[in-house]
Amino acid sequence: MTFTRLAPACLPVETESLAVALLGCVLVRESDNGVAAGRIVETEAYLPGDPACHGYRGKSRRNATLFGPPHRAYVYQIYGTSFCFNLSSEPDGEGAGVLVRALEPLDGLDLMRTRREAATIRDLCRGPGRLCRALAIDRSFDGLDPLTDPELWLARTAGKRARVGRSRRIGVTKAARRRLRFYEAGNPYVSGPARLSPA
DNA sequence: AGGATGATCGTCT
DNA sequence: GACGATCATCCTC
Repeated sequence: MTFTRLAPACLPVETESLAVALLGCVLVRESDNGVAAGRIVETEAYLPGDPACHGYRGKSRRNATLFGPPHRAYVYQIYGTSFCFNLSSEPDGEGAGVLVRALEPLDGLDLMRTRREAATIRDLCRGPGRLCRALAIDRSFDGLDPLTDPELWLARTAGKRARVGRSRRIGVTKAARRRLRFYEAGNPYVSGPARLSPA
């Protein structure tokens, strides 16, 4: 299976637009063990001035990537056990980003399955921590540029354009009512509610 | 130096 | 649906 890199400067900088634009794009992971790739089917926006955003309380060691240029990988560890993969958004100086919550596995399913132990196909990349494990993404990937990086990069949309559903974000305690989660409606690889709900 | 917190996951009922 | 594991990070003393 071959994938074509996203063209430079084709992604929006504004956070919510980026969260929608990423749906359908392919995340490709190349390593010595082989290739693993999946179609992005679920994202969440974390906006400037948003209490749920890691950038809300200013720049720190962990979140510095959010405050750099847009479209860099922001990877952090949560609950001691899982990593979450994000793309920074907004111009240099603003601390915002988009969380990738689920992939539809496309390539390297055996490799993903090895990394994920007992997971079923459906659960390989269904959830932000699971997809990081399936693609072997950890904190050492923080700050890389997925438009040029050889190990972790973004490819053009696979298949038809997504019908986009929208809902509240999952798992957040602050600003819980804001509807900033976006997903491909009806796709069984989405990690939460996947019905088409009014935007 | 110590305590609270958390954008999760797997397991259990 | 509920619960506990587990630890980097940040905040306060």
